[in-house]
Amino acid sequence: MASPPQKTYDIYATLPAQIAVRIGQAIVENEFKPGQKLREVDLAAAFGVSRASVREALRAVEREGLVTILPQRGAQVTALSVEEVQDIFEIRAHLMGLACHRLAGALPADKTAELERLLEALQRALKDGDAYARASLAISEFCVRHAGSRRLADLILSFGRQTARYTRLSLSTPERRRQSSANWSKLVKAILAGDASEAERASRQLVLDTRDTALQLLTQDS
Amino acid sequence: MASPPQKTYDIYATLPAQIAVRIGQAIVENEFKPGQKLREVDLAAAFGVSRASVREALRAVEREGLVTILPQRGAQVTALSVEEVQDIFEIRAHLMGLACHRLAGALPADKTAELERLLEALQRALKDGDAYARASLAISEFCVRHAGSRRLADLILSFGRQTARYTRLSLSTPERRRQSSANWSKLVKAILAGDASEAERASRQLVLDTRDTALQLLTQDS
DNA sequence: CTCCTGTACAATGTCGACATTATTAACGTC
DNA sequence: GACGTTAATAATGTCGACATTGTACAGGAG
Repeated sequence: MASPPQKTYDIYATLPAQIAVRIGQAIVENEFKPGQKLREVDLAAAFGVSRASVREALRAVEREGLVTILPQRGAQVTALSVEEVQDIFEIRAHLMGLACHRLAGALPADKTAELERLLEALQRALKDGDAYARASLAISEFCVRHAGSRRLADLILSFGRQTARYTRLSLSTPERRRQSSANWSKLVKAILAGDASEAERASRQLVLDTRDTALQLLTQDS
Repeated sequence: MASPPQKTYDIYATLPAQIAVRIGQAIVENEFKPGQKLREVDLAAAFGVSRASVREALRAVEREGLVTILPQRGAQVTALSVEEVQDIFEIRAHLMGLACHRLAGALPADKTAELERLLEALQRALKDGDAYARASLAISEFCVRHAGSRRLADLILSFGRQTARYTRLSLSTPERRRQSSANWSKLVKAILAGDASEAERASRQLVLDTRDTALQLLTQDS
């Protein structure tokens, strides 16, 4: 049989889920700016659905931390303080360490080629900031999704989306991309070698380096 | 002035938020059993509100991981597999480690007395399983809430609630309560001494010991 | 001119009803 | 008697309307 024995449930089946994805994308891609108010009536009109669907979608996006909903006051795109950005990066660094610790040595043999391919793609994208950010997200997602915990993966990726704009900022210079790429190289090497401790250390460093650069740029700009 | 300058937003202002708390309590206190279906109409009738409010409440409880909602199929109390229970404990152990690492030495001087008081209360509750579980939750919450990150605290407590029944199970024997109490004693000592590394290690061990016992009881029972 | 107050407006909160989909049970066939 | 099919039922999905609360502006007192 080609179809799996257990029925698959399409997460995107309901209308609010689809709306939530679109709202989330708009925020991550900086189309909706931090602090911007998101009125239910406007969104309902824009997407051609009722307010109830938009309402449920906004709650879903709130769960990802991308919007903040205040009672009687509506939703707005989450505006993080510098301290909160630092906090999120630090939590993500620890969770990423746990994920890569688990991943090291546990990666199925038929998946090692893909990991190496993703690393090569990353190194080929060194000269383009946007392309590098996408490649970095791709290899991150691969590692996290193969660490054996759906829960942990969702958590890490959610934190990643909340600080996506700052990660992009951090990867805007060639030097930083080279540093990031070198970190990834060390991490992949440790994973393939089955060195869990080194994988944990390297993955943490990877995220913390990104945090440091982003914070440096943030504090000197504004 | 007695009133604070900035307005406080009551999280429990809206109806769905109140309903969500009551549903969550019922699940954590094992009033609603794992796997049990939670029908919107039933809950709406039981709480005397409309289905829309119950719906939003269920989404909020889903965010805590206490219920699982499947499209077109409704909500049911989350039933965790043994692997998932292990997973959650392990993630919580790491996050708890991070929180206590931050807490060590950073605890305000006027809060040390309260921490010592909570530890003493824990030790006085050694002979009663339920009382010990409550005291354990109280000191956990204190530590986590003073670690400087609302986000991290919510995350840890959420995972704690998801596995509350297994923690209670693990603390059902006097020997285990003595072991737990000894772990807490070491942790508090490290926190007050400002030894961040030891606080991180001890807090992880605390959670992992609970996990090991719970898993042992789970696998031998069923 | 500034500040307070009250009113009009616009947003979210809550509800009941209809549409659509899953579930169950009855029925007929092999 | 067991299995597949179909119809009845009961659940969730979606919507529009009303109630309630926050917000902004105009007006007047100091």
